[in-house]
Parts: sequence; C-alpha cells; structure tokens
Amino acid sequence: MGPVIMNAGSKEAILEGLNPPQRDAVLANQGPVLILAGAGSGKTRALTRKIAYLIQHEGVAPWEILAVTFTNKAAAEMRDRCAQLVGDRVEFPWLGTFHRTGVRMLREHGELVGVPQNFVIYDQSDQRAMVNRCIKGLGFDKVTPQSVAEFINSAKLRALTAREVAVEDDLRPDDRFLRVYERYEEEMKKSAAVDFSDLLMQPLRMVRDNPVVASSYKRRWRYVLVDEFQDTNQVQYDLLRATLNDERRICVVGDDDQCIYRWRGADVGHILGFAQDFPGSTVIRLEQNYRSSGRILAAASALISSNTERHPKTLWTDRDHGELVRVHRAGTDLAEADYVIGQVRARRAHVPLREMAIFYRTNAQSRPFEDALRRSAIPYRVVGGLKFYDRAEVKDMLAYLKVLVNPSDAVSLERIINTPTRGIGQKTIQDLRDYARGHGCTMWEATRHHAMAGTPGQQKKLGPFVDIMAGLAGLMEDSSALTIAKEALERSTYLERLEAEDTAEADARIQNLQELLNAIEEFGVASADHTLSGYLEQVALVSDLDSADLSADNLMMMTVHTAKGLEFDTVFVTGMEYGLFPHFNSMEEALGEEEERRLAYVAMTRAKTHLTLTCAGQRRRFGTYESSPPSPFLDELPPEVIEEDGRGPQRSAFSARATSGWGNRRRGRLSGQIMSAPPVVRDEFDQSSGFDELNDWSPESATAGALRGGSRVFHPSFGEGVVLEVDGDDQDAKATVRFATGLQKRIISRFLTRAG
DNA sequence: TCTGGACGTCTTTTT
DNA sequence: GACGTCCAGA
Repeated sequence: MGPVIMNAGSKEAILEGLNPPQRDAVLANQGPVLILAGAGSGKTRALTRKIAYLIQHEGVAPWEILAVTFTNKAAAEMRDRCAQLVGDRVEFPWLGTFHRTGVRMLREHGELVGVPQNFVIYDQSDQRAMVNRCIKGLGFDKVTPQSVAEFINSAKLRALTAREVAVEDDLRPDDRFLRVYERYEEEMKKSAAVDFSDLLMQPLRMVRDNPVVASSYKRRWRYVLVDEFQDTNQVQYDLLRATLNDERRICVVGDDDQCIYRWRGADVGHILGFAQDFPGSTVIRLEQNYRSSGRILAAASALISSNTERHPKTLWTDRDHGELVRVHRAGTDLAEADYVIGQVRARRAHVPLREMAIFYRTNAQSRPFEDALRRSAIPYRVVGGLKFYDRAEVKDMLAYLKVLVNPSDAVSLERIINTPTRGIGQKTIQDLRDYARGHGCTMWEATRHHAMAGTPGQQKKLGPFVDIMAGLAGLMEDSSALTIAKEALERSTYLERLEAEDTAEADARIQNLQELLNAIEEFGVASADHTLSGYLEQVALVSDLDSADLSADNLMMMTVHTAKGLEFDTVFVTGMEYGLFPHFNSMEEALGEEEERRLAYVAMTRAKTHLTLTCAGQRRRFGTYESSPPSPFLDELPPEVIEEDGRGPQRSAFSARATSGWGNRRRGRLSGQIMSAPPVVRDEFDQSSGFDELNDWSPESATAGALRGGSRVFHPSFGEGVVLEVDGDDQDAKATVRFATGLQKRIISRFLTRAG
C-alpha cells in the first residue's frame, strides 16, 4: 500500500523551518535512532514532521506506525498535528499511550494469557478494593491493602506472577503478601478484570509466550516511535524489544534530565544505555531551546548540573536574557498564595490568564491558592487532584455500567449491591462471597442464586436488585450507552434518593451525574463508538489533563508531574521548601534527591518569559502549622540571574545551610535529618497582602498550641524530640519532651517548633 | 442493618 | 483538614 496522500508536501516543505539537527532527526529512518531532546527544543515538531516524512517519502502506511506517547493528551496533539501535515482523514490506529496500546493488544489476543475479551479495567481504587476483599477472605489482619497492592504492583513491574515472584524472591509459601497476591490473581480472573499493571505485563507475556503473535506485531509495525523514552519502565522496554523486527526501525525521543517517574518504575538507564543496547544506532541531539528566556534557561541549567546520572549536554538559546528569575520567601502558605495572586493580577494586563500557571509538588498545596483566587474572582482551573471520575457518585454509576458490561466484575457489584441502600448488609455480602468461592461461581451468579434460594430475608432484599439489573441488561442489545446510563440512574432509584436528600451536597452530586451523562453522550458523538464497553475503556484510561480545556482563559494550577510537556508564559513554582520540594519521602535513597532536582528542572523549564519561585516559612500541614527551611535547590541557582524580593526571612536566617551540614552539600546526599526554622518574628513576614487575616497568626499559636503527646518537635539547643505530655494551655503550656539524645525535659511550648 | 462519632492515617508524584 | 474505618447504640 502506498502513501495515502501524494500531494501534501515535498521533502523541502516537510523540512522547512527546521534546524539542522531537527532535519537529521526527520531524515534518519533506517535502523535505531536516539534523539536526545532537551526541554523546549522543538521535539514534538520534529516528531510530527518525521511521521509525515515516513508516510510521504518512505512508503510507510499510518497503520504500520506504532507511536507511543506518555499521556493521551500528547497522543491527541500528535494526531492532530500529523493530520494537518498528512491529511485530515488519515487515521493512526497505533498512536497512543503504552497503556492504551496494551489494551488493544489484549483485546486482540488476550485469551492467550487468560484475559477474556470483555475484560474491565480496574483503577487503583478498584484494585485496592479487590486486594482488601482478598485480605478479608483469607482472614488476615495486620497487612494493609496498600502495602499488598504495592507488593503486587512491584512484582508486575517485573512481569512476575505470584508463583514466579515466590521463586525469584525466594518467598516462603505462607508469606502473607504472596498468599494475597495468589488470591488476587484468582479473583481478578474470576471478575474478568485487569489492573493498570496488567495492561503492560500481560501483553508482554502474550508476545513472549506466543512467537506467532509476536511475529504478527513485528510484521505490522514497520516503524516504532517512542516519546518521553526516559520514563519507560522495564516492562515497556521489554515489550518494545519483543515486537521489534529485524529492520530495527525504532526511534526513541527523550531527555534524561526529565525522568520524573522513577517511583513508577521508569528507568533512566534505558535512555542512557540505548546506544549500547542497539548497536549501530544514530544519536541526534536537539540542544537549541526555543521556549525560555536566557536567564530562565541559565537558572534551570545550573540547577540540573548538580546531578551526576545524566548525559552531559548544553542547552542554548538565541533569545534575550529576559527578566531575572524571581525568588520570594513568604512567611506562611497563605502569604505565599497572596503574593502569587498579587503577581497574577499585576501581569494579567499583559498576559492572558491561560498563559499563567501555578505549580506545586503535591496536590494538597492547591487549597490556599484556590481560596485566594476565588476572593480575587480570577477564573482558574485545577488539573488533577480529586478527579471527576474518582467522585463517589460517578464511580457508583460507572459501577452499574461495568456490571452490565461484565457481570463477573465482583468489585463493582459489591459497590452497587447496597448503593443506594436496600438493606443488604455485610452479613449477606459475606454469604455471597462464601457461596461464590465454595461453588466456584461469580458474585453475580451467587447473588442470583440467593435471590431465589437464600433465606427469606435475602430473597426479599436481593430479588429487587437482581430484577433491576436484569431489566437493564435487557436494554443492552439495542439501546445507546446514554439511554442505558439514564435508565440505570432511574431504575436503581439512585437519582430519586439523592433528590430526596435535598442538601447542597446532594445537588452537587446530581450535577456531577448530569455531567457524566453529558460525557457519555459526547463520547457517542465523537468516537462513533456507541457501546458502553467502549466508553468504559476510555474512562479508565483518561487522565484529568486530557479533558482539561487549555484554551479557556483560566489560570492553570497543577502538580509539577502533570505540567510535564506543557509550557506557559508565566510560571510560579511554589512550596520550594526543604521537606516538600525536595519531598521528605524522596530522601531515603540517594537517587531520590536527583529525581527531585529533575522535577524542579522540569518545572522551571515550562516558563517562557516569567519565572517565580516561592517558599513559605510556615505551612499548614495535616491541620497544624509546621515550619521548614527553604529548599536547598534555591541555593543552587546562580545569584546573577535571580532577584529576591519581599521582606520575608532572609536566607541566612532561614536556610538549612545555617543549621547543619547542608552548606557544602553541592554533590552530597540528602540526609534524612529534619531541620526546623528558628522561631520567627511576625514583622519579618511579607505584608504585601491586603487581607489582614491572612497574616494574622503568630508562630506560638500556630505551633505550640497544637502540640500533643506524640508530636515531633525541634528545640534550638536540644534538637529533635517527641512530646510525651502537655499541660496548661496556649502560650504557657509546658511540654514534657524526650529528645533524641535521651534527655528528658519540661519545656515551655513556645520554644518548640514542630518537626516532620 | 443503619447511623453518627471517635479515631487513625494521610501526602509525593499518575497511566 | 479530610477521608476512611471501626465501633457502639438505635
């Protein structure tokens, strides 16, 4: 089959406007190619042109290209841009995320690894529910669903089944985690469900164990493109290798400095070692940055240069120096938010809101910004955090639909069997579980059985539920997804019960459900796939960012992780504090610090013209105020490109440097030690806010007042300790503290600050 | 079986 | 502060 569109562009047209390395990237199409693409170096541009070139000049058909991106959003963008270059009607069936590719592969040949065709995808809360069921079923206590889920997922990151991980890791057969994993495998199979890890691991096993299938993919995919290659994990990498044919036409693109998913199994080693793993590969470097001003780039480059695990590279730009990078130290998280919003208001005259973004390390940090924005009536959009599809009422409705598509789905069935309440309690559910296990049938079959032959009480309660579901199932044949969803909402009396509540909260839920119906309708229109299962599959794989409308004129707020791949005129990187960014949890391993630094690098390189970094001396965490010194990353920025403003505590007073061994830690390792700021005087705080109440607190009431037995505290002369007892209240409270040195003392609370 | 209150955990980051 | 879990009492 030849090229689809013959007239859409000569070689010259495709290469137009590209710099020499970008051209090389487009033209290098034989054998393995590694493109090291620095931040803002026009990678997407080069990639889309390359696809156009492959189609128009190399005789590769769109369906012969496997193109893997990291997010659905990136995939959509690439698809759009390719369509513009090659012709609107061209489809790229294999352009998507690794997970979506995995789904497609499983739909084709999943039975070979025991995955039935109508499988449902469990997200992590479904997975946790399933793990929980298994733990309960085995009668274990002392193991938390979370820790087991982590165990299972890490085994799956190595593509190991329960039996295999037992052998590999030499586990005792009665190891509790192992027993749960075994049970989990059985139950998942019975529910015809797969989890996120399965979407990668099962396709890998499928091609590994079935050479015929493997070679069908090898024939199909004549060219393989992988974006964000630095974030591939071992399973993904193995999957690529297992389906790559002898021509080895693979092109990977990435930036080792932007590897920020190590916790999810991403291995920078894949990009660092690509040239060795694929002998004869061409290496192309894209080092000209088109995005950021000179000073922003200088600041980011200086920061990342402290890392050791990286390809040495130099990004350059021919743009102006631009403005200085601003650093602002605020007294509290509220003052920080206030400062940032003040800046947003000032810039708003020249820069559209949609070109401004606030980044933070953790989702929980969005709160103060949201409050401040609402007060200022500035429209904003929070990406991530509690996702629409994670809301209880939405999950409930989806669970109804999942059971209709796949009645074996035990987790979803248990979710809805008593939602809304119909008098079916734990006892009955346990009976159903026991029966299902005893008879080797599914939960749904057990439910039907008990509706006919259970105790009279059970028959009375379960009967109507079974009728509702059977009635809905009757619609499956020839009704649209939208109709079925609407009927489910009606017949389950879900809507009715919410309306009866008549509270603001219930109203919000009803609105969310309406929004869900809209989404289902939209899906039917947009995708020409009117089936319920098509919709559910889509839902399982979309992220919040995918549905975010970046064109609306809203200020964007998101975590640094979500920000990867985006760019904004004005960027605020907030919460630059020791313990938050870098995050405490990253400090246990030596490599954790480097990943946090890469994260900061990603954040900074999103900015085109204005970049501001902020931190707060005191921040509300878990409901109480805690102090933390500024991030050591701030100290790594070259003084000549930054300006500090605000009257916040000065570096010398606040920096961890003054407290202990951080001063000469340029290439040192983060110690796990917890440092606290010295007590601060209110007048030193930033007072730029017009909202007095924001600054109206004192360190005493914020910290000491909240001390309890068990609180971890810090004292300027005695160091770290744990509170044993508190007596008195507020200002004059005395706390009995045992310090790490063994010393035990009664101390007036206001001399203590909270620690970790 | 349902409800409300006490209590503990949580916070890294997401397909 | 916010959510899930557990328990006592209706």
